[in-house]
Amino acid sequence: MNPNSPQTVSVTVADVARKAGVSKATAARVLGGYGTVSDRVRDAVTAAARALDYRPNELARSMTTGRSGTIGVVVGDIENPFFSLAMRGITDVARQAGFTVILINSGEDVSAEKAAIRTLIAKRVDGLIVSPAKETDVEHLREVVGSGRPLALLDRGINAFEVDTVIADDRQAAEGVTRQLIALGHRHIAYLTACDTPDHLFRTPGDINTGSVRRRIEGFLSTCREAGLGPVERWIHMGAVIPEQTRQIAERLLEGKDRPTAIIASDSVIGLEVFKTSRAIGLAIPDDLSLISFHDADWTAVTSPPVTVVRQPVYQLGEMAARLLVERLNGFAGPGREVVLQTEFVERASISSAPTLP
Amino acid sequence: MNPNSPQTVSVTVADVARKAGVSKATAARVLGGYGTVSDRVRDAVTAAARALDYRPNELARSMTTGRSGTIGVVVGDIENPFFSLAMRGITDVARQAGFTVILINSGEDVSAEKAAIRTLIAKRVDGLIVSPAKETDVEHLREVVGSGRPLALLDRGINAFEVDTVIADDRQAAEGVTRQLIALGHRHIAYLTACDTPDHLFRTPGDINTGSVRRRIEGFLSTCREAGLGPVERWIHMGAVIPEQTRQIAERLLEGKDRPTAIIASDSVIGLEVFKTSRAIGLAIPDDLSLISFHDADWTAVTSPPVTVVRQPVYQLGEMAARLLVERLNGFAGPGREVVLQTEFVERASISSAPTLP
DNA sequence: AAAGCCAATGAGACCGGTCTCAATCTAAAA
DNA sequence: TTTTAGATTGAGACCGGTCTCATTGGCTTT
Repeated sequence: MNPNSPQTVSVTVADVARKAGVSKATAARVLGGYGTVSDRVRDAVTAAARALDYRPNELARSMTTGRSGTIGVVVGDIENPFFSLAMRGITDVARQAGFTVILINSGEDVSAEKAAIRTLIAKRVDGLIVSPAKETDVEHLREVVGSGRPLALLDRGINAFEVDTVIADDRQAAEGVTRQLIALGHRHIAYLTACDTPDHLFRTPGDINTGSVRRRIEGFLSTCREAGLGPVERWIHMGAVIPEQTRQIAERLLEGKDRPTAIIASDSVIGLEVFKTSRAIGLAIPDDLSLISFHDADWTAVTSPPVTVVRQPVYQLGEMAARLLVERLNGFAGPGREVVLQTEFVERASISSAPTLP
Repeated sequence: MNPNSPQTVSVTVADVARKAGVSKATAARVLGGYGTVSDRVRDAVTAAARALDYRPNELARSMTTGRSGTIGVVVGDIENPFFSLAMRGITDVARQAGFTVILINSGEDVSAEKAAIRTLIAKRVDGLIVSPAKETDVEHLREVVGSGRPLALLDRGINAFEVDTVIADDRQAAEGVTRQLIALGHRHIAYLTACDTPDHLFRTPGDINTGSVRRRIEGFLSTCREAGLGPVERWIHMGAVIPEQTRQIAERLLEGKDRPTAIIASDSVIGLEVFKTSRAIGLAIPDDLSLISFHDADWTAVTSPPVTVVRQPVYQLGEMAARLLVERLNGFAGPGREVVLQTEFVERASISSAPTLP
């Protein structure tokens, strides 16, 4: 169409073969790096390819080999530092293993996740890494496995069927921080999460569809109960999806009559907003309020006071998920594996013994 | 091979056609949504497809149509909040326009960038968004354009040839903050950047290969010179690629004899490290040292004092780059466009009038 | 020198879609 | 009722690679 757009039609093996004076099959052998060819012919074909500026068409190659050299990744939100760091781990491993990565955000929405997976399968990715929005709604994931493609789950497990999974020891971590707070005399601890139920009320951990969060809440609940603490279900606050919602929840919580003396934030985005809100309200951390956040985000180290956090091996989470997937892609066919990476309690200065409330 | 792995071979249009009792061409028409078919046949084919759980092969489709429905994105480092946020902008627009995104990190290394682009072209992406590591070494980018594929540049422009570019008004922003500092009485201002030269010494803006940074430095230099300020070339410090290097540079700078009274950090990762270092050394911000950082990262608002920053419209940068690209993909064929988005000076509390040094 | 073996090469099918073109069928127009 | 335009369908080429299989030729073996 456009005469001044150069090389609109791409040069193919057939073109190279013609120029080199060999058959298409032979040229393909040289260009594709398979089979056996004589040095003389190899040189001729290579020269012809260079002269014509031949670029292989990976699509056509995938067509016959059945491998696309691509893995699909579905995460909640690449903007979230948790996922962007995990993504870095994934891409590093993938690149080294010779795979490229297609990224799709699900926005933690199951129907978007389904669409994403459908798209990725249509593009014939060789395998998938997914951070499922809900662990109860996983038929589409089962289909992935059913289609013969390996799947690895990132940060969130499911029980419905066996699949490679990489998670952190969330339950244990939550137990640890809760125990710590209780030891400091806290008797009312709030837990804030982005997860939600239709009526925004927490009843049982079964309501929580995000595996990692559910495990944390289980740890939190059991430790509180062990210590004989209050109406612990009501201390769990859901729906902190965006900062604005978090702020509202935190305000309601901290300005209310029976305010908690400690808050556990389920991720760093929530933790940041709680920090801002408590400062805006005029509550001093840690004197008036103790704060612990999951995820050692960069900001947690530079606030005054710096924030005590549960450091998750986020990069390694992504790295390991990719590693497990690549192993499958290379033929490993054993049963589903679950890798649990250790978290680290990073003690800084945002928690102290509970204040005696009026 | 594995008898209990279901549906190892995928069902094709031919299979569906056979089951529906029509020709392959007709089934393809229904499944592909083109041409005309009778309602009766459409229903039959649709039913057959459902019964067989037909999944289209996007690869095969791309083969003939020549469009892969994919755009390639090459950024320095997805872990960097700047890029992850821009990436979010890109993916949002891409998804809405019906494209998926392949992501490759260049690590700001030109040879990695070249390999990335080669890979993406081999995968027959429909277009590319690149944040070039060096604006002087761009032959591979010219080839992209030469291959007939649209290209959009993110945050960094090049002069070598015309291409759609989205940048922020870095030069103007740098002039503004520099002027601000000078007005406050600062007579020695340091500028820290990750960009580097072989001998780590700055001579002229021409040494800086990263467009956005070069423009900032140009603004910084010209404003300083206008005010008749000192050996301004020596105030530019390069090679702050990783936090450790930044720390060393900052230490050397702040512990030296003739230390600057103000620092401009070229990105938030550098700004964070300068903040940490000055605190470690015992310099009070802003009394002993004024600090301004580019990029309104989340941590800048919660430190004590909060950090004055140049807010870049990062999400919009990505959004716009994707938008320009999609326009080309939809047939727009005008000359290369350069979009300059406005930055915003966010005044917080990390700058004050220059201290009188001993 | 005849037989045997392996490296090197070519011909052509194939992957799973799209698309052109011709054939057939239907219903409106003359 | 015959003509004709338009809708519907099928046959088969094609996209750009890979891969199987058969053929050729050179070299070793006896």
